[in-house]
Amino acid sequence: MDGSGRNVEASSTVNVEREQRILDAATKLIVHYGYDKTTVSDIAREAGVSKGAVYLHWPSKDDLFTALLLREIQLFAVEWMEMIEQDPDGGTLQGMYLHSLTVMLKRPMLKALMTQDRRILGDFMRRQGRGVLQRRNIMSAEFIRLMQEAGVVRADLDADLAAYLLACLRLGMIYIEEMLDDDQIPSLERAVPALADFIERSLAPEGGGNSEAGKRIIRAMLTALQERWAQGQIV
Amino acid sequence: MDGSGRNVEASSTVNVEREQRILDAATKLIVHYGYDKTTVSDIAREAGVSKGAVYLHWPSKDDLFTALLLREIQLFAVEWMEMIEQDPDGGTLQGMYLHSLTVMLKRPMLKALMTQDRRILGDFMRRQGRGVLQRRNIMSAEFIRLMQEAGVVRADLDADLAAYLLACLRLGMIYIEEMLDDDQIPSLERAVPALADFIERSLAPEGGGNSEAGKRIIRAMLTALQERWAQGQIV
DNA sequence: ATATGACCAGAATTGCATATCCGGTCAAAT
DNA sequence: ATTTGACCGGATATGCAATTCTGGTCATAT
Repeated sequence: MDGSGRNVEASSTVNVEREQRILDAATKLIVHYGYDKTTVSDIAREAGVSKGAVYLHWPSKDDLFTALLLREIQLFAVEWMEMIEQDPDGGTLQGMYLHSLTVMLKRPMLKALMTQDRRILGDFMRRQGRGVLQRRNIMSAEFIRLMQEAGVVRADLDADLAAYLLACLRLGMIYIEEMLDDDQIPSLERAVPALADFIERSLAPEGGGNSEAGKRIIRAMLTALQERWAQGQIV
Repeated sequence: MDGSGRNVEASSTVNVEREQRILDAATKLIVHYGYDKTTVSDIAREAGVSKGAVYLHWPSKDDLFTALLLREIQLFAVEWMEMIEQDPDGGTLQGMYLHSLTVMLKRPMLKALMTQDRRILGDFMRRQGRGVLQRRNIMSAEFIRLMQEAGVVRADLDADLAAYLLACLRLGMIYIEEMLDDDQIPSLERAVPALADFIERSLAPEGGGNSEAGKRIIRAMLTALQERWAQGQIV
């Protein structure tokens, strides 16, 4: 539970590989059965290692899960950035928002994190209420204000309300998945262009928003985040 | 369970009044404790009548609850219509949408119905899955198409996607209430004008949409609905 | 003609003893 | 130097009888 990694032999390649394999196994099982009902033995078996081996990497099940969530967030950041960089309009508000949705909706654990899904997060949520699980809103009001200064979002908007709107929309898109049958929900491929149009019309400045400026801010933001992560900071 | 009201003496004023009092009591208790944990005796006591009296109005607890939900929906329709009529822009898409949200967000039972809240709907949901609880989306794709023909919604939009967007936003606004602390959520008074602007810019035609035409459609729709209700049809 | 609440039977809950499970450890095996 | 899995104790699940609760009824009171 003390932030410092206590894994003595994490240097060799085989161990890094094994660590990832264990996290993969844990993610798969926890998404399916939930944290409480997934046992450390289950995870070890799924990863093809012994239970003891798991405890060579993390001092407790909770620490394993924390690491798993952190990795999930880091992977999100990487994939998000990649999509943004590859898309000329990736730095516009509609671009960055929809790319983040695309990445998130494909990752069940991120969805669970976003909705604070008790089925999946289980008792971990009650215990670690503050910590990894604290409200994470990548597109906060603060973020919107930065984007306004950079000419990515209309300057006359109330940043709090724009952030609120985007947060509601994102949350609704997750919840509607489990409320309606699949055939009643438009595919992401179909929905994304329409949503982009909606967001652009309502939140972007005349002319569509400065994509390059947007990319620059996100690059800086993620670099700073990765810095913090490299220093072992979990926040 | 057969749609016909079996309440033999529902004609006299005192009984109509008592019926409403019982429904009020039931709504209050069920919103607070959930359907399963609210007993018929509780409801009777809260309404100041005997248990037997409750069964003079409805043949079973489930029927009482069905009546309660139907009344909730009818009240929604009335209040929604009133707000629309009083607002010159009430017939625009942003007007009708936000008025519906305003009415809904103030009524806990409607929110529960909208989110299929198991805490409140309890076992009734599993038993009556089809029935009153079937997906009700007042602003369906069908509805949006009508509004397009009437010049309330931009004609070049994909109606399915516009309806999807509005449904997600509405759902997100309900869920975000229980996810964030109250002080992090903008008040409706503050949010409504901004949301109206968002919706107008993205979904309304140039010039803001034909409010009168919109009102006419909703009037017709609700009149037809009330007709059906008067005939005892629950759908 | 209405309204009541004691009453009924089945369902749900409680209490509790027993059995199982699971996070975490560490002596032994590799 | 690594890795394993048998083992430990507290937590959780299970089985089951006794008890309480609750939806629904109806003889009686008003």
